[in-house]
Amino acid sequence: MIADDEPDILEILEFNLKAEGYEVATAKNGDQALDKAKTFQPDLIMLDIMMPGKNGIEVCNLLRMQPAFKKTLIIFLTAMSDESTEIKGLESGADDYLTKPVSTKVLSSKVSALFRRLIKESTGVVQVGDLMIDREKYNVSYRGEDIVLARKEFELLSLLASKPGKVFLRNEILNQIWGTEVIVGDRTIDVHIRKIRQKLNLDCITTVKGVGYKFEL
Amino acid sequence: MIADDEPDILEILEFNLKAEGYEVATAKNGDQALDKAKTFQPDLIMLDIMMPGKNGIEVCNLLRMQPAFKKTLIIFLTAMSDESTEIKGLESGADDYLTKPVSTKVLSSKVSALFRRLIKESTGVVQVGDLMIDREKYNVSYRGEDIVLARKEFELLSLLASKPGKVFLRNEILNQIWGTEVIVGDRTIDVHIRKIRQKLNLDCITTVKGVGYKFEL
DNA sequence: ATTTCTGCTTAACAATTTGATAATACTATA
DNA sequence: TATAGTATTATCAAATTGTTAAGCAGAAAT
Repeated sequence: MIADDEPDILEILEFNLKAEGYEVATAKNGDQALDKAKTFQPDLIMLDIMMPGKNGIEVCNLLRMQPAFKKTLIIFLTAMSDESTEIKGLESGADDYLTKPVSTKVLSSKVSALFRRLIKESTGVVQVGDLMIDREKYNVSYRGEDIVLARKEFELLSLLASKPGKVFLRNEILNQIWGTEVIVGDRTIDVHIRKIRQKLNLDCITTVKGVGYKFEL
Repeated sequence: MIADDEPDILEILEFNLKAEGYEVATAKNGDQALDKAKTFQPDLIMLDIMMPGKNGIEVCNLLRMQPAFKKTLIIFLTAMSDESTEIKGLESGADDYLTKPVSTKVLSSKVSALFRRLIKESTGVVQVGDLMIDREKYNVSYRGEDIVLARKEFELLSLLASKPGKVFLRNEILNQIWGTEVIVGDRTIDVHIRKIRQKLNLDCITTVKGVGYKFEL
């Protein structure tokens, strides 16, 4: 979710993030941001610091008070000039900050880095039904039986299973697993998905045509 | 011991760790950290990477040069954003890293995990199934029969066996056994692994391609 | 001092696994 | 039925690891 009072910036950021495969909500000011955050439940919130009404820092503080947003990633958008507010921002519980004007590259690299981190940190062991994914042991087992996956396959499954039910766009998958620099063809994902399906021999990865893939038992 | 230039963070970490029953010392910057480490002789040191004066990585390197701190646990504290320093941190001989803001849960789980490891390593005997590894006597036996391993082989096996099932990355192995200063070729680990496999004549070390090795009986 | 032995590292090559792609077949939907 | 999007398969290059033998340095023995 992006909150900024300048429509232009809102639009640019939204456009770029959507192009990368993220689902984006926007807010025009602090109060709207607080509202929308509750219904939209974003994974990451970008807050402009200078906004009419509640400013970004205030919004951040209010969000962090609520348990639901304790772990939500928060990035501040600051005007180039003042470093002091930037520091205040970080102290008030933000995870990072971006200075405007934001370059497309910086934007996507920061965002994807944050998401990668989020996923990496999320519990070493993921369990969905009878399926266990252990990041530390680097193995997958179904009903106690081990399934050997190659690295990319493991990472892909592990990504999808990290949020069961969520549809991961192809772009999102590319960013998370291949990073923003490596470029691979369109069919590569399909092939890996296929191998996972084959090895798991379970109907747990659903294709959402024109959108992406989701994991569900 | 915690070293961070931001008083708030220092306070939060100190509070939480004390609440868990740890004895805590603090330092405001790199130099103070070096000083206090000598007198306080901490079991674990948490170093902020971004500090005025000597940064965390420098402090870590200086500490690791001294024999007294070869085995001290070191954790880096990094700002969420930059992944590159995190990697540098792990390569420069840290045992783990934490990203700020640090959640209480993550903090205590990481710290206790590291201490567990420390304890395991200090208590001489590791036993996995019929395999016994005695660090003090420096010998390995399988079903009562002694197996003679060279020092590096022993250290390697003993590292892998310290966490059965966990995959140790090649870098992790290099850091733990060779340290950060020595640089050895790529095949060195393989050769030692091979010798261990040969001598043990047991199928207990699994290769996880592109990742590392793990020990499992 | 010289030789012998041992352990560690490396180089060179073999073997294996992996990931990416192209080509082709399939399938849902307008 | 076109068409866009996805599945499948085979294939190849690249990455990664396994294996062997040889060199070297230091310790131990002569």
